[in-house]
Amino acid sequence: MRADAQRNRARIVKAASEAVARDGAYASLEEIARAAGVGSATLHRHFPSRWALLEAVFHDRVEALCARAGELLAEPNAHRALTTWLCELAAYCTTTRGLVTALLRAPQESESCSAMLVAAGEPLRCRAAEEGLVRSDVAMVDLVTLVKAIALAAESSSAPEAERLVRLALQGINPPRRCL
Amino acid sequence: MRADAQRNRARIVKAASEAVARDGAYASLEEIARAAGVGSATLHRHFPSRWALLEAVFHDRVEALCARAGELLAEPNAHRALTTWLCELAAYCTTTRGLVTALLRAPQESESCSAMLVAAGEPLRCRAAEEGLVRSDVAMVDLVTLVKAIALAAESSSAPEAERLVRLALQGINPPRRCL
DNA sequence: CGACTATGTGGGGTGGTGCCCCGCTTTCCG
DNA sequence: CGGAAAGCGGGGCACCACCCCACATAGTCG
Repeated sequence: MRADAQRNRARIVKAASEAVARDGAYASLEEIARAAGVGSATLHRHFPSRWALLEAVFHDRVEALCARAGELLAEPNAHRALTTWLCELAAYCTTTRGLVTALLRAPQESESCSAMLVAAGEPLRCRAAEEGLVRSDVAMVDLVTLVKAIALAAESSSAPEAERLVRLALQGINPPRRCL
Repeated sequence: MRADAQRNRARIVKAASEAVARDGAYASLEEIARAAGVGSATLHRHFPSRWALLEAVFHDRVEALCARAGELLAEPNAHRALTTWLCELAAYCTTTRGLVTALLRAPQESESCSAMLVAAGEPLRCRAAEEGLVRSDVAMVDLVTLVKAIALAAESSSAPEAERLVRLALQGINPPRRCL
């Protein structure tokens, strides 16, 4: 890849990052190209679809979330580690404009971002399941889907509201049993 | 309201219903107006926003779902009645193109459709909570939001997948306790 | 029954979008 | 240092939502 192409790509991602943070996942691509100082054709050549661009924009942040999952493996309580990570994921999704939309739509084009999250969370789920703290028939992809869904629905609400709903979904609606 | 205005309104809703079923919630308004045999200005006068139109399109189906909630009050098992209704709601949302999108976006403009569902489900939740079958700190609006969220996330998947996720969220991820 | 008025209509215009073709510039490598 | 290939962006296309305004029609009152 030529040097100027790399430079342009970086400028596009930077401009897109700012535009998406301000206007959401459906920010104008033309405006992004203008802000980056490139022609719209260049943007379309680097990123064939809007989702390809969003994936590039959020790649670093998703990697950070994956790293966080690794950290949480040190947490002694496996159940708490899993729920904490899922709640943090939800909080991140609701506070970062456009992230959820990108995560939910991107899989159709390329699974990388969603797949990264599922792969990163799997050790947490696995450990909790082995210790009998989580039903073994629950797949990590289910949990990530659940969190993404809640984050999307709560995008207009507050972040705490999203966390509350995630905890509700993880605990279920049945009243807690006395005998533990 | 003049007779021809009523007739035009009905034709627009009918055309919109077919277009949305075919193309989803973001079907072209121009095309809908063309199919209805009216000018685009007429469509925009009757429905100031896309969501107003979608609400008119789905009004009858939402009413049918509300009526179904009334029927389920006759089910002896209160917990089962509630979960059944929520699953049916999810199934309906995933099979009816554009419904979820309309439900999730419309509240910002007018709460009628979402509010109707919450109001219709409340007796079911209330009865289950009184019998101690459902945590009392769970609000009906939470459950409807949860189902809408899952339906949206599973729109690209199958309807059974949506139902599975709804049941998962309602039961929680903890393994079932032996002592019941 | 006929005319008058308000209500409803739709063609056409505007500004904006995503996407693409094609002649031109820049970079890199031999 | 020269040429081929890779990259660039202006301009064009089709489409969109939305709005303005001259015109037609429905409902009402004399």
